[in-house]
Amino acid sequence: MKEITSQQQRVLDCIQIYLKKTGFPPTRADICKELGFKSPNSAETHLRALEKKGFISIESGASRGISVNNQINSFGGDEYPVIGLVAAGSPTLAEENIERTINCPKSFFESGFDYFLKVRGLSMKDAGIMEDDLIAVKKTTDVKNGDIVIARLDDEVTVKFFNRKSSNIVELEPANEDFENIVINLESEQLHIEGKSVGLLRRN
Amino acid sequence: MKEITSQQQRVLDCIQIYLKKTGFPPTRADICKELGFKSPNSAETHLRALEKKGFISIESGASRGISVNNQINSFGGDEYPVIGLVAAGSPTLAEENIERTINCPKSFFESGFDYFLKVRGLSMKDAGIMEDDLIAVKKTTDVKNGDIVIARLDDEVTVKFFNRKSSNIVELEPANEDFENIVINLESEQLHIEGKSVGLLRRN
DNA sequence: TATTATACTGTACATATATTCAGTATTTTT
DNA sequence: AAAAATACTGAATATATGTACAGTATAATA
Repeated sequence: MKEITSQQQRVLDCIQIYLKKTGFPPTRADICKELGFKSPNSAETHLRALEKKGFISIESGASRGISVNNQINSFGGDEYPVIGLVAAGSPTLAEENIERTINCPKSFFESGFDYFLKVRGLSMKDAGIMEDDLIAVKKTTDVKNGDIVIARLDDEVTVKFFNRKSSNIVELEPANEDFENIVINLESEQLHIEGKSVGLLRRN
Repeated sequence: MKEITSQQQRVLDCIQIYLKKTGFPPTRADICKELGFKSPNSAETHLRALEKKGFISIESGASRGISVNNQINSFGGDEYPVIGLVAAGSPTLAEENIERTINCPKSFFESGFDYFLKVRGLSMKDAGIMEDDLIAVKKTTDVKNGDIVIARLDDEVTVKFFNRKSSNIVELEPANEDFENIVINLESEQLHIEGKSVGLLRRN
């Protein structure tokens, strides 16, 4: 995005004010009227310059076919990574694991979160977590019984209910009759809690 | 604000989708192309009806001079209303039905949406829709078999799978063994499709 | 120094577009 | 039963609008 001149900024402002006021973009003549130009070509050349610099898009031939290119970051939200639930390896934020990002307000899920995890399989279906759902994951090891946790056993990552039976025994419980509880003895096996689910996003 | 017909709703949806996609309103010809009309006057009469009912404003003589009169502007703003699934009455955007609003990017759910519906009951639990989940609802009557629809029967609003069995028979199917299909004979009963689910939001 | 970008006025024109008029048909309201 | 609203097709037209062409002038760039 190149540098904008003061006159081009005036034209850009004019377009946005007109849009807000009327709900549709101005014509060349409208811009002239607003800014005191006496020829429609004055507006035309400014529009071409703004298009060339990437501030607006113009649909050729369409009347009022101006759109302002400001959607990126106009929301004030953040880009959150979507990570596939790979069978092997932890769901790190390494670039190769990021499928895409989603623009989303920071406070969208109450306690804040760090990334989206794309669900594979139906082991949590009775908890309303279906294949391809995106779980909002908050990175933490502070989990309570009944929390839905993202856990790593060796190199296998899984989403389950967390249930501490005793100081050494933890059970990871699926929400699906077809799957069985995973019982872990912390003395002999290593359990790594990646985080817990603080919400869910599904897009049809 | 008088009641909108299904065709008028299609035209209104078309305008909003076009606006979102291009940044400026459609011409009469654009609407015809989108909805399959063969005469620009088809669009014109629908626009006049929508204007008369207060859904849009039209600036006379101006090309693409259409603006949508949404207090709760589902495509311009970022605040989306959350509506409780009240047993009686349709989930309108009337102020008394709005529990709260959620700040959310416009394009968060692919095809755009109009409001969030808070789910009561577990009739769709096998589709991963649990109590208190928020369904992203897109107002439309254009639904296909297998779509999750928000339907109104008399004064009862329900969320179910849509399945048209024949020209007169529609089945609303729950996703839970404990619930039974609702079979509607359109000749004797009235079915109103409020919209369809385009996504889901859950906050723990 | 030549060239390009910026910043205009003014005229002209093809076409994009709104809008009216003439029909047809069905449904809803009065 | 009549009137009004809905839901279209199809043709015609005045005008709204984008856009090209011809100039003028200044500032920035190569």
